[in-house]
Parts: sequence; C-alpha cells; structure tokens
Amino acid sequence: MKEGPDISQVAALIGDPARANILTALMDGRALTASELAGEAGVGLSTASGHLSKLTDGQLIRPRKQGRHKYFQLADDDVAGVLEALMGLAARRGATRVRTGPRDAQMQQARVCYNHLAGRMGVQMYRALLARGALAEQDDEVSLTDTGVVFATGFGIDIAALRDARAPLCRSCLDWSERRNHLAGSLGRAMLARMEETGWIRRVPGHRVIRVTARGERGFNEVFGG
Amino acid sequence: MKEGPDISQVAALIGDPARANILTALMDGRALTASELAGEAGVGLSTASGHLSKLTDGQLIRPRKQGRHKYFQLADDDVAGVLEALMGLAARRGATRVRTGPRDAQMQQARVCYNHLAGRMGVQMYRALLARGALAEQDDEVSLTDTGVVFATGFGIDIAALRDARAPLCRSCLDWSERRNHLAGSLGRAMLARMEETGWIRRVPGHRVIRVTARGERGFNEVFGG
DNA sequence: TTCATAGTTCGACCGTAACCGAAGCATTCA
DNA sequence: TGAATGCTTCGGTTACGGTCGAACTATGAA
Repeated sequence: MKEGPDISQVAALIGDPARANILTALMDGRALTASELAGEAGVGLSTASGHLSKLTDGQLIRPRKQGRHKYFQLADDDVAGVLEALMGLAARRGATRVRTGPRDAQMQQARVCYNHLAGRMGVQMYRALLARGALAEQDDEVSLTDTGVVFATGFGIDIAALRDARAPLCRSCLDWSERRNHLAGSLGRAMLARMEETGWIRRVPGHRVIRVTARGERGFNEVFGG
Repeated sequence: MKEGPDISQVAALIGDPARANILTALMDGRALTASELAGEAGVGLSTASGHLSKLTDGQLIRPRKQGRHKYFQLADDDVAGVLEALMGLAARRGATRVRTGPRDAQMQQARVCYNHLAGRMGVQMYRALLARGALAEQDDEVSLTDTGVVFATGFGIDIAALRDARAPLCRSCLDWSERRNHLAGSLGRAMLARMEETGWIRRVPGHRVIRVTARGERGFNEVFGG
C-alpha cells in the first residue's frame, strides 16, 4: 500500500556521499560556489556540477548567480532540519570528520568589491542598514526605504542624482569571505566613495584591500554599530 | 572538510524505492513479516530479505522472531520522525505518489504516525494541549507540565506508569501534511490508545488512516476545541 | 581585443547494488 | 518422522548512476 509522498527520491538525493558532503558543507547557512563545493565533496568540478543541478532540481538547494560565480545555499530551514535529523540517526554509529580554516585576514576585514565595500565591514554595514529600517529585503531583492533616503542624505549622498542614473540603486551582493549579503549598486558605490572622501578609509593602490583610519573606525562604529 | 556524522549512508538506505516502501509500510507502527513487506515493496522474497537485513544493520528497523515468522518494525520514534520529515520535503516537491484519492484526504485529516495521532487532528490536539498549559515547549523540546499530568490522568492515562518505562514521555514530531508539530512519545501513544479504547476512533486495518466516530468527533471537539 | 577563470555539457568507462530463481536452513504441523 | 511453510544465502545477470577529462559557454580582467 503505497501511501503518502515518495521519500525515496529525496533520500536518494541525500544518499550519495558527494552530495551529502555538499549539503553538510551548506549546513551553516553560508552560500558556497560550485568550485568550493567540489572541493568539499572531494570530486571534480564537472562531477560537482552534475550533483548541484540534481540537488537544485530536487529543491534541496537554491542557486544564486553572481557574475561568473554561482553560489549555492540550502533551499530553506526545513531542508536543514531534515539533515539535522538524519545526523541524529547517523550519529548512532559514529563516523565524524574534520574541518579547515580561512586565510587572508586583511581582505576579510575590508576590501573593495566592484567599487563597493565588502568583507566584515561591508556585511556589518548592510546588516545595520537593515536593522535601522533603511533597507528592506525581500526575495533576494533589496530596496531603499524612506527612512533610508533620509539616512543616506545625512551621510552626504545625493539620492536623487543616483536615481537619475540608469544603474540600479541598491543591489545585494554575496560576500565571498563572509558569505552574507553586503550592499552593492550605485548606492553601495556612493557609500564607499563617501567614506573615502571623509577620510574614513584609504584604498591601497593596485590592490583590493582597504585601510581603515582611526577616525574611520570611530565613525563607522558610531554609525553602523559594533 | 566536513564535520558531523555521515548522513549519506542512512539516507542511501532510505533512498532505495523498495526500502522506502518497506519503511513507509511500517510507519503505522505495526510489525509486519518479511513476506508481507516483500509484497509492500513490490519485490521478490529474496530481494526483500536482503533489504531487511540492510535496514536492520542500519538500525532503522528492528526484527522480532516469533516462531517461523520474523516480524519487523521501525527501530524507534526517531526513525519515524525522520521519515515524516522526509515526507514533508517530498510532498513539497510534488513527489506524491500516483495514487491520490479519497484516502489521501482521510490521511490528512487523521492518521497514525508510529502509534501516535497525526494529521490535522494530531496537530490540533497538540496545539490545544499547549494552549491549555498541559504541554510546555522550548527549543524543540516538549514536556508535560503539572497541569498536563492532571489533564492526562483525567483522560484516563497512568502517567506514573509511563514514566517508569525508559521511553521518553513527550516528544514533538513534525507532521508532513500540516508542517506543524504533533505529539509523539509514550504519551502520544497512550493518548491514541485511549481514544481507541473509548471508541472515539477506529483504526482501519492495514492502513494508517483513522476513522473518527460521531462520538469521537463530539468528544474531541469538546476536549481539544475547534 | 585577447586572456583567464567559473561553470556546464558530453562521451566513455566502470563499480556497485538491485534483482531473481534455486538451493539451503529452520520451524511448525500432521 | 515426513511435509509444508517462512525466510536466508548463493550465483549470475543487468542496469543505473557516479566519475573523469575534454570541449564548450559565459563572464570578468588586462
């Protein structure tokens, strides 16, 4: 008597070692690129690509294209919940593994990403703007609220001028070191430019690293918390 | 690379269609013989035997020898919980089985989930118990309050006896059709058994569907609202 | 423009495991 | 004691799917 949903397809999807590794790697909520996931899974890029499209079709993960990178994250909390529950069952017979750490500290702190602020500082700014209601997020889209217009103007940015330009005002950009959103778009660019003008930061020529001045650190923390 | 237990083995175990059929058939908490399960799975007896020993090794099911029969049942509530959760994912993907008929509607209304009540009725009961302070939820854990002990006793359940058994008294289980918690654990089992004793419900033999009697409907609404 | 990097698709190879039937135990019943 | 039933094991076949490298597409950098 075959009743209820067919669990074998979903389970089989999770049941391949490479795919299970991919899903486990995504369990912390970060978004990783196809190449990184190939490394995590211990398979070649072409193999991983096949797995990723299967997982996407199965709605266990969700892809997000960004430039020439393609980031993947778990589809939603329910998926994470199922994985967690499966780990509970699997734990009854042991078999655990290890983990690796990150690298370039300076770049992770603050850097330029297509002319806007990225790294921990970029992510912190983005979250602060969300928290104070300056930005509104929905379905991977982000927009500037009325509150946000007031804030940006106070920060020294001419929003009306930015709106005149064809380029999108706000875009969320996935941070490669933090794996969280930061602010892109013409507003993101203007924010970074403004920080440079006011002497908060200094860009290292020929490199993406950003140096934060003492004044910049004070000011940044004051405005964006932290 | 990775951390946490290896979920791929357990998932692969569930991922085979024949084994998934076997596990699904056991979801109502009954113990079935190898021959019956072979029929459920749609494979030959020798094939089923192989699957059953794999599932046993994987601790998803538990065999019980009785004479020349060998009965199998799910290993415990956790296994049932994982299966329910997987059904939730599968249902969302639209991977329901071909057979959709009156029985599906009945299943969503009230069904057995490893010996406890699931479906809309199960969820409603759970929420009513929370609302009246009989159950307390925190961090995915659920426990019986003093108020709850009084209530359960009034319902005809010997809580002291349940506590003596090793099995956990209360446990929440995610309902695949409602996507909300319902009550599992030995109390959940006792509640269902009590409803059957008092003639509120009648289990359809060989199926997970539960039939609610007229008296049961009155009584249930009276006690659990709605 | 040209070059480099990220990812996808294709083709071929190969291993695992699902499957069945037949023979082999084990248990119960006559 | 045999005969019947329930299940397991074995051997052989088959097919599905995971794997890689190479060719191809798309995007960004110089």
